[in-house]
Amino acid sequence: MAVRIRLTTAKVVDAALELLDEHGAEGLTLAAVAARTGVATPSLYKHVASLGELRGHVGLRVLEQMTDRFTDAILGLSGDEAVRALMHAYRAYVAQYPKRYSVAPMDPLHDDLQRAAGAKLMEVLYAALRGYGLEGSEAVHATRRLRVLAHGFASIESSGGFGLPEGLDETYDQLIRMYLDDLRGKS
Amino acid sequence: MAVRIRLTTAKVVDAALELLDEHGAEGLTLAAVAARTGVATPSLYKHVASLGELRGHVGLRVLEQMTDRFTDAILGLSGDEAVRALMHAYRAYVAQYPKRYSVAPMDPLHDDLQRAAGAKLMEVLYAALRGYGLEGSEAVHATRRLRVLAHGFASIESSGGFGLPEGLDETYDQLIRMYLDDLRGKS
DNA sequence: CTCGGTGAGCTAATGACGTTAGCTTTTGAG
DNA sequence: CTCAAAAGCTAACGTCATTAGCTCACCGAG
Repeated sequence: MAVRIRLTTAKVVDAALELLDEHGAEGLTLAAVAARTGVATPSLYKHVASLGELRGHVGLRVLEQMTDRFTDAILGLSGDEAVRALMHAYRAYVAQYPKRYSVAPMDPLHDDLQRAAGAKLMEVLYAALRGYGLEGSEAVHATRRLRVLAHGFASIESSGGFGLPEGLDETYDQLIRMYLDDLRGKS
Repeated sequence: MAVRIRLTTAKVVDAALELLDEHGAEGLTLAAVAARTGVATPSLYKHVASLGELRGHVGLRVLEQMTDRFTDAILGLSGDEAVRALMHAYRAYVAQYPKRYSVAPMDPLHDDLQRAAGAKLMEVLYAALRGYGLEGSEAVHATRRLRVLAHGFASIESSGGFGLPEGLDETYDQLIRMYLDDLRGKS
């Protein structure tokens, strides 16, 4: 009665993501992951160093998934179209996977495991702005502003912070317009 | 050896806030609060129904503290000056109490305990925009946009999400300028 | 001043969880 | 075919939150 399950770190993370989606961050427990993967709790330590490390792997997966989505979204687009597509993809991701996003590391560059994925995600945001010919710190500021808008709106929306959902599409459109107008105005 | 401490719910919440500031949200445990207040863990249940309820009280305190700060900040100001003061007060609060802000409820209107405080905080944001003569849904959208900017920036900054802290003041100024320009443009 | 009841504290116990130690058994490389 | 490493297991511990039930300090009524 051993070595029949053929567990891997990837499968453990898969189960963790399911649990996260279904029961939220507090439902992501080693006991629950063990139950789902059909294994005793301590056996998980053969594939993952600790609950904290598992959380790190989960965060990494989320970053990668976001990168994939956003890359697809802006493919073949540039300028305002690219920005709009990116912003909508961002909001859509958070709406589809609110629990995952709430667990996505905000500072991936400070974690060895997540640094590369974080840098790649930043690259995608940066790429969406390529058409504007921004240079040096201008590009840095523009990327930061973009992140502020997308993250700010999506995180408030996904935690129900806007009260009634009425007119949220319009609010988001206004934010995007504001951003684009500003970008045009200072080029 | 009883009734010597004269604990109250307020004192329990005080201790919880200290613990939160010092050790983060995960350090906010009933055992730690009990130790700090000089009481056995189960005794806390005389003042608080559960850990969850204690968290609710803590969140409420944070909302109230934010409301006080922001009210002071915009007192006697109007128009662009009021908006600038509010935005800077928001960022300053999060910078001073990052752990508290991370525990502030994003959806206070959905909690009986926090609804009134949440509404009051919204009123302050709304009041900062009074000078612009916005009506109906225009005011709603403008308030939402303001929140998106302040929360988006402050939450990313406080979790170290911007990488190097270089030029963050400039980024924030740009966001404020962008917001004000937009407000002017559509009035 | 006393006496009784309420309420604020206590100890003991339970169950969930993360984690460690030490074992057994399967598996696959040579 | 052998055997060591990999992957599973059980047992045990410490930390939590929470519940049950006890005790004693305090306050108000007489």
